[in-house]
Amino acid sequence: MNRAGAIKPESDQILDRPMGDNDGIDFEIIELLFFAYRDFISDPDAILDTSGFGRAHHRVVHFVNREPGLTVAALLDTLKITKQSLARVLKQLIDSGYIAQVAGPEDRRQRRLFPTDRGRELALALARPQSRRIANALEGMDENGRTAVTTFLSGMINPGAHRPEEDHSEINEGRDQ
Amino acid sequence: MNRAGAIKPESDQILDRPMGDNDGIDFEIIELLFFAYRDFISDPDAILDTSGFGRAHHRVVHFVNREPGLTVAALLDTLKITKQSLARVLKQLIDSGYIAQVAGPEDRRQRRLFPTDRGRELALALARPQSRRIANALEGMDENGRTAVTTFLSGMINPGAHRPEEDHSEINEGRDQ
DNA sequence: CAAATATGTCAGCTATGTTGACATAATTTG
DNA sequence: CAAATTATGTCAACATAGCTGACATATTTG
Repeated sequence: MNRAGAIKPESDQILDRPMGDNDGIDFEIIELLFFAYRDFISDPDAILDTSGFGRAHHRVVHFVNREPGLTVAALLDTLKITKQSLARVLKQLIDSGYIAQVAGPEDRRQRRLFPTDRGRELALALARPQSRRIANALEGMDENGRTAVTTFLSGMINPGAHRPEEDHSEINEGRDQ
Repeated sequence: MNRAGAIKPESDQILDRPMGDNDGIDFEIIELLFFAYRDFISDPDAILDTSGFGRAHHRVVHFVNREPGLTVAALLDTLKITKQSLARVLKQLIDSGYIAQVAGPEDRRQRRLFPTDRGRELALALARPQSRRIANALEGMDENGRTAVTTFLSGMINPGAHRPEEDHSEINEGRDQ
């Protein structure tokens, strides 16, 4: 390779027409989702930089605050990560007093997770700018429009997905290793 | 600490009421966005696992296909990552024949990026399931509803953001290091 | 009691981002 | 033209957040 990379095309088939418009693919919404999510997540990122936490902590703090007393297994299922991956961030959050563990009242093997005051405050601080951004994007939209937005977003989610306040009944399947 | 972590609450202030409903924060859409994006990105992830590529490659292949001939600087600006971070994945994509570089016709310092046939095919293969998911989520929605969705997503994006086919004129500001 | 379950933990690996420093070629400017 | 700036590449070191595999401990269940 030359010093600054290949200069000439390697006589490969090079395409210079933009992708899109031709095929029946919705590139517009694909990209809107990419940019929307990127900016949506950047709000809390800025706050997290201050606290020394990252996105992983954000998610944990969020869901523990949304469903206090949820088990580690339920949290893993929501986040779709492994317990080893969760362990690091959870330990940090517990050690710094944002989340507390309590042995399950029925099943004492469980560690039920609760937010502390601090944890609640952090979760709210992180949610606030995101909610503001959402309110701004919904501004001037009528009820039909808002319904369309939530219908669309719900329709993007996998049917069997485990979301809070849903199917708590089924037996565990996978991802726990 | 005990072998399996703290068992009893450290007499900290523990909260057992779910967050939400109380404050004026839109937790519903916050979570819908999280789950929607998580599942939206999982479709191409499965394909990428096969090719040995990751999400970073996906983004590069996507934008190069959407705007063939874009410069490295423009790509960095779109992705909002550093050139060192881009370098790794871009090199892999070039070495394996998905993307080709051509010296800029006007400014020969530039390396304009083009997809090869292979690169075009990969980008289409990755976009197809995402587009299918979107079509599914929009199904049965009238024109007003669809407009509401794109209006909402556009409204979530930072105003000054650099998106393809937009402001090519301004001078560089930051992120290049 | 034995097996299964919920959780924790150690060790090592990968992907993708970061900063800092420096190099080269080409363009622009004084 | 020489100097400065620009576009890009590259080396090195590091951080975060995932992953797999293996094993330990406490508790519940059959």
